[in-house]
Amino acid sequence: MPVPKALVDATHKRPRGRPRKTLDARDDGNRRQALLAAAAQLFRRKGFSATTTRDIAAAAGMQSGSPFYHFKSKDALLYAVMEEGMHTALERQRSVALVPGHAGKEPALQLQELVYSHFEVLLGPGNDFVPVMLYEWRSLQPRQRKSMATLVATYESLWMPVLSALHASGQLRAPVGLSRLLILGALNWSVQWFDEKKSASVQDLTDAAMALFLRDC
Amino acid sequence: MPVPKALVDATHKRPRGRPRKTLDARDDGNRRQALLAAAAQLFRRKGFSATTTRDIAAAAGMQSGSPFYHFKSKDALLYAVMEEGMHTALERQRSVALVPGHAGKEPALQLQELVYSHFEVLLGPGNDFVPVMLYEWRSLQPRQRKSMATLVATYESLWMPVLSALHASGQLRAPVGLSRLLILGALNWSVQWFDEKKSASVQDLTDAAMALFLRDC
DNA sequence: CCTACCGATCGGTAGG
DNA sequence: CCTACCGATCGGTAGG
Repeated sequence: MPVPKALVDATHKRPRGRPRKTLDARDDGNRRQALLAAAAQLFRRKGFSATTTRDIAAAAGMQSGSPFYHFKSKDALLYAVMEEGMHTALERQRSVALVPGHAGKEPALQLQELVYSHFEVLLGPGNDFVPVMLYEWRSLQPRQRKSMATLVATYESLWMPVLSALHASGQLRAPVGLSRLLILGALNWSVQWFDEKKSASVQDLTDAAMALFLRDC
Repeated sequence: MPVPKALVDATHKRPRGRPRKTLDARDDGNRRQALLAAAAQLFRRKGFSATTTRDIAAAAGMQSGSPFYHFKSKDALLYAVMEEGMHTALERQRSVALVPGHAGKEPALQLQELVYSHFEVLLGPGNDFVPVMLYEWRSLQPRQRKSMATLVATYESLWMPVLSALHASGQLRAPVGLSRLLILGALNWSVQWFDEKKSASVQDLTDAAMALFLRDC
């Protein structure tokens, strides 16, 4: 698969100013973030293994060896992308699930908020980090995989009490554990087919999901 | 990621007999099928790009150049794996959906049969072909992708009349188009977490999915 | 289907 | 963060 030339801006010039003498560039985080964003986009489009560190460097306007100044290895870059994705997801989730009034709302409304923010994190513009996390597990080393699994378990744990309440009230008929797996699967798969240019919005998706999963809401 | 040594059976000896003089080995299809099975398993476990043609050759008991006697390229091997997966899926689907009495059954029962056979094709033992198809789209060339899309569209088209009937009867509340995408997503994601050694069976999954998606059945 | 091999590319590093 | 480079590996091929 050819690499789109547009990713490499040949006319780009790095800032000409000499680095401040007191500190080298390590502390500004600017270039590191550029590498992360480039890596997320490329890992998502081509997969981890098919993406070269040279692709990433070029997309961030660097030379081929420079990513290794910021990251110890290609693996470490992948892990950093996923970690950033999970931190975004956890923050967004907390912003809806841990606000004071939330636990008092109807369970169906709580689920709707979880579903909506999940779609947003998955499908929002520039959110390549979470899709990479979902679809590149294989490429992680065992230690990294365990570490990511912890973050994911934290994220998923907030769904359980909501689903249990819905099951108790009869609005959710399927077993709670399998429901969680099937529901999250339905949502996660949307990264394969969602097209922001087409008709359905994140709100449309949320409404459809709620109508599909719950008896009434 | 290290390649498990167990895949390469160092003590394996190819049959010593000289090839029949009238035809070379091209016609028996035996070695070709061994390559396909090995490729499916490795593509699934490590991904297309991280799998080398040498991995595949070794897993099939061949030397490194030999896969190219059977397949023009690594790409062609991937496509052949996916094609076999889709043919399996289409056959299985036809065996439940196109039998004489099927169209007369209740729509909920028709859906249940579709869901069950979908899970079977996805999760059955040795069925690495379909998961590779689902998760390696990126690695196909545009022409191959279009060709696969046709097969997938054929497969999915059988779901639409069933979902429409369920929508009309009120058993499925969400819009039919989005329902199809969300339902198939929920099923397809199961390849990420299903473990045949653990409790839930394909029948359990089918029951849970039906309870999750339909109002009553 | 094997042997022997090629050209290209890749992750990573030393030294500045 | 760049330059220059290395060792290893990879998809694929010629000739049998």
